[in-house]
Amino acid sequence: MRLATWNVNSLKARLERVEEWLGYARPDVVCLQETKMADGAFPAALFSSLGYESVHHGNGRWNGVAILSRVGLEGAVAGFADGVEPDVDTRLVTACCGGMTVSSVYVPNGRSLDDDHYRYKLDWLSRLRHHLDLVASADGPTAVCGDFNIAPEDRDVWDPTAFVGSTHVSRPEREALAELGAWGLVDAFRYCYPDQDRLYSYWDYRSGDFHSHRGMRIDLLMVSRVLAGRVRWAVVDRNARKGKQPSDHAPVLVDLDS
DNA sequence: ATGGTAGAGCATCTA
Repeated sequence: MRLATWNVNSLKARLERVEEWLGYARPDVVCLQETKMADGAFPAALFSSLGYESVHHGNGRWNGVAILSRVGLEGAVAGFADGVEPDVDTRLVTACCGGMTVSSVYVPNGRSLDDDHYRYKLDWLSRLRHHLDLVASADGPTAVCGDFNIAPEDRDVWDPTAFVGSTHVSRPEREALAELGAWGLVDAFRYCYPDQDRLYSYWDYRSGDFHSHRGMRIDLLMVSRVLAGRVRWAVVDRNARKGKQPSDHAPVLVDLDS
């Protein structure tokens, strides 16, 4: 079972590359973020022709998440399952794929520590944990994959001193991520590479950050213990960050024993 | 001190 996550930064701009990538990476389940697309524009028929069932949750302007699966896809839930308010921000979609409960998440960026959006980020993460209580079991096969906009540790950013006082590394958001760990989720990529550093998934478009390897590891596959026990291999597909019109994020893939 | 780039869409907003 090959599970993947990729923030594509506009599915319309990236469609050819996504199609090419599906062809060589051959993932079974894919979580996409930042499709920046309305549901009506989502190319479900194209993905179907490539063998993937899909669900998309998007508002057309910003954000937008999707799940593709070639091992079945049912019981899709757009947004939070608590039903408190509609998820107009379209940052979360959940479905059952190949016996797993899979969520594609695009965690709010936070912008800066003194911005209202940062409080929103922390609240959103808290709400995500409640969502998991409603749709999934920590003891079952659960995967929450996406752009968390959090670097779990200092070694997950290219230069910790450059991030002092910034979002993505602050203690409260790392604690919110740790709460998901306490719920029962394991960072599958780090589980696979406990001792290797300089493994990033995102590089800013600006200032040649990719070529200087000034990156961050913020795209995570958080999996329940039963799935972590099946992790065989993981990789960041840096080739997908190269060449013509790349996303600013690379896909991250994890292989599970079936 | 601020910009650097990319994608939305047409003035900025978001990242």
